[in-house]
Amino acid sequence: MAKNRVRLIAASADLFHRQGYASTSLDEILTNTGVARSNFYYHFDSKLALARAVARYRIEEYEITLVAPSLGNESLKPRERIRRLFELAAEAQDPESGRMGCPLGRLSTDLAAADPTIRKLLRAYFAGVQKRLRELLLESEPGITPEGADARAEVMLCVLEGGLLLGSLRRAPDEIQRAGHAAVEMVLRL
Amino acid sequence: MAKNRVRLIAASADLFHRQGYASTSLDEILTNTGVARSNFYYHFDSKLALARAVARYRIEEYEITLVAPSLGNESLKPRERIRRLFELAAEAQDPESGRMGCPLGRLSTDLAAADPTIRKLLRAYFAGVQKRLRELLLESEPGITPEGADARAEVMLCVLEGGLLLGSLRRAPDEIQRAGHAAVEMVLRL
DNA sequence: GTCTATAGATTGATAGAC
DNA sequence: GTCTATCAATCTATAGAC
Repeated sequence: MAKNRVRLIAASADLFHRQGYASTSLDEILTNTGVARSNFYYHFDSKLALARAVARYRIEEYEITLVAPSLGNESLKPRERIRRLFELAAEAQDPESGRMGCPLGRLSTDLAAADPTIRKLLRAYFAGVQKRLRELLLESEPGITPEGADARAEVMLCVLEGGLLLGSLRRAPDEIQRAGHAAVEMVLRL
Repeated sequence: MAKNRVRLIAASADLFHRQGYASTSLDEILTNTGVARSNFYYHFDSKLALARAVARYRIEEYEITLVAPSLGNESLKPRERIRRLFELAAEAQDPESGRMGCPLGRLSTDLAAADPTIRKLLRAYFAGVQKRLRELLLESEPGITPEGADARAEVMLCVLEGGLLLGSLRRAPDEIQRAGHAAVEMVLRL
């Protein structure tokens, strides 16, 4: 059954988000999924190989649940799409369950230095989001230069990731949403 | 000798920055400092107690080496001080040695959820930097409202932290510096 | 593809002498 | 304040049967 493989990835993605890669043991993953130790090693060469699969899974998931419904939402105007991205990201914050900050941001700090594969995967993903932001800006702001749009897209991405990082220090979701809202409006005015 | 205590903190601060808290073992810290195992436990109750000391140490260090020479530099004009903060932060990035991203940002993702003391320490520090940024904005931009200055200061901090996080995915320091420079100019224009 | 059992190393922390 | 010696638990990974 390759269903175990999917279960392992999904459970690990959540545990890595809440506790980090290094402080999540194989034991914990195994108990959470009900998968036997040796079956894990049938599906993955190592814990690091699992992390690579988790990174790919998260990127795909984020594409579907976050980027597509916001930046890719053709029923919204360009600026509204960007606003929606920040809203969705802020709404996902949940101090109660420990799911704070950006899962991909956490994977970055946890594993980018240790594994080149993961680093490139994440770098490419963020570059992709930046590109989509740039295109929306080119579309919505008449007279903007491609360089200007790219620089603004980069700043937007930094505000998003930095906001989620600093937001995880506060345990108030509504405050994070309010701050996120203020931040987009500010950056949209750039 | 309380000199061992300082050595332990300094070495751990560096190791935590490069590898993270969880993947740095006591053994590694002990070997790096030449301090005996039991002497460590004379100075600190636990590994987590060491981390709290590291957080305080980093905050103090950042105040002296980063914030004071930039935001606190009275020989510079307000806007120049803010530029200097971003410059200093970007210059400190060093992929060669593995010292990438913001050490305090890393402590946040590593330990904010696990330890309330550290979370409050870091939250207060970032709030302090935001306050200094706000005051500089109030000083340099005539007619700005206190609320507007605060919101802009918050965005600046997000750009700084987010930029360092995303910058650690690229292994090119000069590219990070260039991006940092572009980002401040952009945010100063807000 | 899945299981039980276990190896072999490493972990954070303690005991007790000096 | 500092040392050596060591504990008990936990870690990742493997062996070998089904």
